[in-house]
Amino acid sequence: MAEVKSLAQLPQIGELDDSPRGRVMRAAAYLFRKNGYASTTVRELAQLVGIQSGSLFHHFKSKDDILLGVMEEAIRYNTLRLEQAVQQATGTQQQIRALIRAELESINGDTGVAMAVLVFEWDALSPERQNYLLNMRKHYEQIWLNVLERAREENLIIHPPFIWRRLIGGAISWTVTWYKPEGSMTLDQLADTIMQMGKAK
Amino acid sequence: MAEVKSLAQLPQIGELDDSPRGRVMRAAAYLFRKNGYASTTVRELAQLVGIQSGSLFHHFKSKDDILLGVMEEAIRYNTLRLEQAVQQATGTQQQIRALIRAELESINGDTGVAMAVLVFEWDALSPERQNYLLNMRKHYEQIWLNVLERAREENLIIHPPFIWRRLIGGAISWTVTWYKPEGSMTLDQLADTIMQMGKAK
Amino acid sequence: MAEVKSLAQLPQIGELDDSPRGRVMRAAAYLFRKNGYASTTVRELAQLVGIQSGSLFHHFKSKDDILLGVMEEAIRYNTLRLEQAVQQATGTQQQIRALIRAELESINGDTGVAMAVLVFEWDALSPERQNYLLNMRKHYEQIWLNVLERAREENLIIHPPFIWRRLIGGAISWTVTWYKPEGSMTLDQLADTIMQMGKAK
Amino acid sequence: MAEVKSLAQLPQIGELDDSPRGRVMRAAAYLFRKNGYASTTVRELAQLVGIQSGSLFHHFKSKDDILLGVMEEAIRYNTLRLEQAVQQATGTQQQIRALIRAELESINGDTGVAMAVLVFEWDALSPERQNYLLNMRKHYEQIWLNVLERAREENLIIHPPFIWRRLIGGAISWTVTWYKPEGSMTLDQLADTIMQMGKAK
DNA sequence: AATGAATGAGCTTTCATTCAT
DNA sequence: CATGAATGAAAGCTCATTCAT
Repeated sequence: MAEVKSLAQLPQIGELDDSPRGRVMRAAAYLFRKNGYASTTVRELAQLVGIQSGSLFHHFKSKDDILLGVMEEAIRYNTLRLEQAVQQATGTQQQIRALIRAELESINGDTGVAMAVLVFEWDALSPERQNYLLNMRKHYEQIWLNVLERAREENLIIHPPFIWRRLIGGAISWTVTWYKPEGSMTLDQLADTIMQMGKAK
Repeated sequence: MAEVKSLAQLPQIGELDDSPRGRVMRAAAYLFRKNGYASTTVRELAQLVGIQSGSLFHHFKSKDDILLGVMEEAIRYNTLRLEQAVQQATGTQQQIRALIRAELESINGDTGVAMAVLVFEWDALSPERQNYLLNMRKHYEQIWLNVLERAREENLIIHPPFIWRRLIGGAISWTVTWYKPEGSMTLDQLADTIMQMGKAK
Repeated sequence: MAEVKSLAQLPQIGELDDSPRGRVMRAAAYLFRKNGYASTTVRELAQLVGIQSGSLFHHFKSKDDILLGVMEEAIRYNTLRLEQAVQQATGTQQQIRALIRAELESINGDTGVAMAVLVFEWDALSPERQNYLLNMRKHYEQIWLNVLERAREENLIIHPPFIWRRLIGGAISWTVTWYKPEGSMTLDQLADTIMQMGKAK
Repeated sequence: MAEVKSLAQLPQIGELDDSPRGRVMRAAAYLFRKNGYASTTVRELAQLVGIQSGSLFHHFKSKDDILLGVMEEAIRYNTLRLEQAVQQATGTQQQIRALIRAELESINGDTGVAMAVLVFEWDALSPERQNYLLNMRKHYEQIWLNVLERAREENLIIHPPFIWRRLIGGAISWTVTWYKPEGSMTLDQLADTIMQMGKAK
């Protein structure tokens, strides 16, 4: 990960606008991912945004709130993406393929940093906030499970949807640790490979 | 994860002995996993070990060194475990099964906390130390790849070993986020399920 | 002291009008008394007045100026009250009684909060401003001393006026810490008691 | 009040020893009195003590705790002083005189700064801590009231002890604002004057 | 006049590390 | 080896004040 010195080099996260809040979240996602939440200082963050550290607290009540904001946005936007994926695909098999592809995009595309923060900094949240996000994630997971239940009935998969989802989800999530978009494999090829692993034999 | 108040309640990590160093690493693995490396204070750690914070520095030069120690031990011990798994299994298929089972044990058994620290606190390490550990991990990964190359030749798997390993590895690693030993699924059943996903169809 | 949430619940201070300046001073007296000058934030103050914090600075150049304003008004108004007390009473004895009664009113009546601020937040003022107010207070004290000099000549009191004034003044000022208007003692009875203590025996 | 630059120039408070805690409290009493609790910074305090600001927190858990410590000590030591005053005087009249003299000493002598802090920074305490100290003060006031009850029975005073104590207490406390030991009046003379004001006529 | 975002200095507190005992 | 007081840099956060709108 190359050193980033200005906000302009950072990708948008989902559809975060260019408001101060949006800029802060963009920079925060990057830094929380690179150095960890606890090791990122508000001064560092402010500098990347291009404001004074005190000004951060006009937009967020606390550093904690910034973390929550990033995670919330990651879930919110990617839930939307998942819903669209299901809607635009026809047939259960195609829908599973679309979900895998969409989640790969979430993790390795523009929202990747934010998703990584969601996973790696989960324990930095207070239990109350974990609960709050857990409820948001339930909705996200339900989209998967709805499709997988159908796939199970159609014998497209042979394992219980819950287990299937956990294992395939793990394989997808883990790509964050090794997949390089500039490598020889496209996300589509990767999606196909994962798809095949998940299929009933 | 229930609150732990005394060292005695913490499992051994691999074969760490009961020396001061061993006790510190055991407590550190637990705390680094529960609260994160940056958020764990040396006072907290010392208290769990049952010594004064100043005394920690007789056994480790710095807090960083403790983290490195935990990670090193996790890799060292689990590399051993992996080697034994291969040796004790006969036939490529059985060896793959043994590797999966062994890695599930690493992640969800006694060394689980240390492995989680290895994954989740990776970025807390300096680049030099990351490199140092990366070399140790290479050896670990080579054990996998040796078996998988053979499996590829025997048409037991259809994907390139490298990709296969990444995806299956992800599914295995991810179990740390959801698998509960006290649930209805055993590690052996889980290993079988993963095995099946990885097989050529 | 019950929590006050709106300006309307606050008593007028002396004859402060309902101008923005007047409203700010009224709210400031209340907050400076309740939480101390240093611990009162301009935001808090602005909120109680019902404006934005930035707008305060259209009426007062600084937070310091607000404190000065409150204190000035407390002295100004109560000096007036003292003068009227002397004028309306006939005979030295009656005048002393009237002064005691008037000062009790200052401290426990509508201007009580402002007077308390004058006493308790004195050290929050810069030396220059302390000096400025000291000059105003001199005039106030002179009203007392003029009457007491006469009382001394008429043998109504036996101690030097300066000492007498300090001790009786202390007894009166101190009532701020314990006197409750809703209790069983009226300010008139209290004035009589103090009067008797001050009299020659 | 002349600028104080070194701890050595500050009087002992009661019998506070020369431990770090004692030194911190001595310096704190001085600064809290001179600039107010809220306006005194821990850096300032540490500098006067001659240690680093971080070191303060080895001896007190928070700035609040230092304030509480100072106040507690003021009450504790002066309660002792009051008890001794009563014990060493014979006859109700002499005991009252001794109490007045002792309290003047509390306020204008070595513990004067701490007593002033107790009065002027009372509102800086949390309600719980106010309550805690209020209980300590009750004991202190009871010493006064016990003697005054007897004085009332012996017709040495004509007002209810409670009111008498409040007024005389006010006169005594107020001396903090004007009495100068280097002036022409001794504390003994002052005690006599107050005594005479309190007597039945 | 009023707003409210932005400032930037300064606040209390934390904490890894040192070192005399 | 162990202690624990002391360090001092740095953390998150506050807040009086300014100023473009």
